[in-house]
Amino acid sequence: MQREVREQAKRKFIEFLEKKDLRITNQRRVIIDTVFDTEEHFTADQLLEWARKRDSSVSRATVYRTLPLLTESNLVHEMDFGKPYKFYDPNYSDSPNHNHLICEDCEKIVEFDSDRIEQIENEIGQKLGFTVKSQNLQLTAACDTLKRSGACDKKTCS
Amino acid sequence: MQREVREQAKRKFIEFLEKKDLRITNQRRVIIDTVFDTEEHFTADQLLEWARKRDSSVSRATVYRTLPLLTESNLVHEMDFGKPYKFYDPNYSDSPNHNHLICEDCEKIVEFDSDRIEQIENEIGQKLGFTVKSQNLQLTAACDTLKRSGACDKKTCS
DNA sequence: ATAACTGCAAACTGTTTGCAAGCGA
DNA sequence: TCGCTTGCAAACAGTTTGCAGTTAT
Repeated sequence: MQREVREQAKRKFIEFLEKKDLRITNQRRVIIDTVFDTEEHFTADQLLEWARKRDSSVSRATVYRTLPLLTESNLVHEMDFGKPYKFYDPNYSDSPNHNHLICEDCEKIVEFDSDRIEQIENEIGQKLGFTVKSQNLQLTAACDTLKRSGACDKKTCS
Repeated sequence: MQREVREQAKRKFIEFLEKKDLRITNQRRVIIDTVFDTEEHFTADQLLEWARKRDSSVSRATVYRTLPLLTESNLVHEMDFGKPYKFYDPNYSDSPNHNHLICEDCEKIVEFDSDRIEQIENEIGQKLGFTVKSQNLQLTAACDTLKRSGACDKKTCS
């Protein structure tokens, strides 16, 4: 069940904090719940907005201080699509073998399986004498709406 | 010859400017020469520094105003590796079918051929109903020096 | 108790922009 | 001449950080 995977992610992150002797504060709990109760990809700003709906005391600083912990724990994946802000993926622990495609207009993000690509990436790294640490395939594309109507924006294009 | 390809890129960019009724100013000429006389990947800041060695009157603003023209002309490729600044690739028109691998430590960038990956990318786009516009494969990796000695930095690790 | 954590506001970094002066076509 | 370009400095956006007070353990 999807639901259980999410609850498990929350538990894993709390373990991660405990292992580092970090405290489970109210604000952190709210942020954790917000992150793992969604399957959408989000930005720092969106996360702040969502978290504040649950607890208005959550501050921007705490969000920014918690995000590195989330990525360090490997439960959330940080992604850079060339936009001035980063995107975060809470589905990462579910299925680490996926990559993303973003619509150049509405910023809709679609996940796709990428076993084959990953395999090639590792081959390439070996050939060049590098050890690949992380990969991020950024595909910028036109989504259906954009192709049909010439435009699509964040509000109307789901 | 590599040399000729570079001179041709300069000419092409000047044509591009002329076609848009933009002027060939001294500062632009210096920037163009700087960009296409190197094969290295660079940041806006590096480009400013190099250009100023040739002509100290080149300003940061002009560099930032010229870079979008260079990418729009498709003679230079913009890349984002999750660092807070962007990298630019002056080798793009030479061989558009390559991607990049960056060392997580010294930021050394290595190019590699990626025909196979590109093919897969297009397949994926088609399956998902997207038209792929641009792709950027970010591979972060450990270079040889980093693996051997545990560290490498921008100055010492060529 | 005490060390980690918080919100706030100021600082920072890379990039963009308004403006008055400069210069290419 | 005309209007595109320039350098400067101020503005911007996203993110980070110092600090004094707060809170989990």
